Amino acid sequence: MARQPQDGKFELEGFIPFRLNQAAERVSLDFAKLYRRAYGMTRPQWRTLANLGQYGRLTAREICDLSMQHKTKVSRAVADLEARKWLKRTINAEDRREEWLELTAKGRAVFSELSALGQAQDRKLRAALGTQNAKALETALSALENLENWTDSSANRG
Amino acid sequence: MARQPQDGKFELEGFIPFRLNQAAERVSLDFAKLYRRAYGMTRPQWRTLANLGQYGRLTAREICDLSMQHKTKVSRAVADLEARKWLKRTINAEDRREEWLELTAKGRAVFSELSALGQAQDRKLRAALGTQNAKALETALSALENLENWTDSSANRG
DNA sequence: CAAAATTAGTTACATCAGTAACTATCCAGA
DNA sequence: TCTGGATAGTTACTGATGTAACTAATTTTG
Repeated sequence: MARQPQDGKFELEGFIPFRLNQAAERVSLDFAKLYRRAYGMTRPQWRTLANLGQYGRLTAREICDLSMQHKTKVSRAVADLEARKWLKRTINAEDRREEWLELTAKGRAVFSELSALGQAQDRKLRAALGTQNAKALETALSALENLENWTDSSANRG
Repeated sequence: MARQPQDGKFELEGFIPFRLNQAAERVSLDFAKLYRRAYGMTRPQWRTLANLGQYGRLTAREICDLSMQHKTKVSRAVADLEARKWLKRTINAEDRREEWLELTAKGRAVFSELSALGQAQDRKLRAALGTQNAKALETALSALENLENWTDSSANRG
């Protein structure tokens, strides 16, 4: 490393979008290894499990909205989790297009274990950052979350 | 949305790793659409192009290190960019395992256009965040970039 | 200087992803 | 009530990805 850019016109390292991605990748890779190694889960599977664990009964569409995942990802994740018997589906009698998704006892147990590990990671990260920086980051993330239409792009809800 | 968690034990939205990822995904999706629509480029292709545009002549391994991408990604990206005649390879006579990669005039032109768009996006994001939040975010990102061994995971350099 | 280990880069294979097309259900309006 | 359009969810197809195995060149070591 320690390379110098050719000229001052463009510096990848100065771009917030670039740096944000590098940081996120670095941080999330770590937890991904955890649930992959421990349970052979993919990211969509973890995120689906996490949302159900956190919010209780949801439809697939609600999980899409909450987790900003494409509906095919959620569809496949749900099928996988069902095959593991970590969730059960119930067709909604009042609208038979949709089905309620709920974790089983086994699913809740897995969620419980993984979320404890997630909390540990979060604490470790905060400790490594220090209180000041953690607070600054949270402030910035809040600002990012509240951005609306800062460009003309759209959401991911299929 | 506007859903309430089931209990106070676990709140995905409070986790820095989770929020960091959401924010990064949201921000990068936007620029990804740009180079995808304009040139049909993938993310590894853009990042390879950007590094060559920024640093000049590099080997594939150096691009891996700089961009934290897996070597197969870089290998394929280089092959694609070469097929478009956006870069040329030259075997290093002093170590014939490696090859120097350099953008062609056409490649530099594409880089120039895309980096201008990237800069515009960066400015738009900063404007949307406001000076205060942008500064806070940069501080936090610096802190994240300087974290070493905050867990036992390793890098991505194949 | 020859054998073993290392390194740069590519590729086969299996998995994962998104687009678009599909089924089934519901709803709105004539 | 029937027809057109919208919505929930699944799947076929195609492209992208990582692991591991591979080739080829270099360095290390005895």
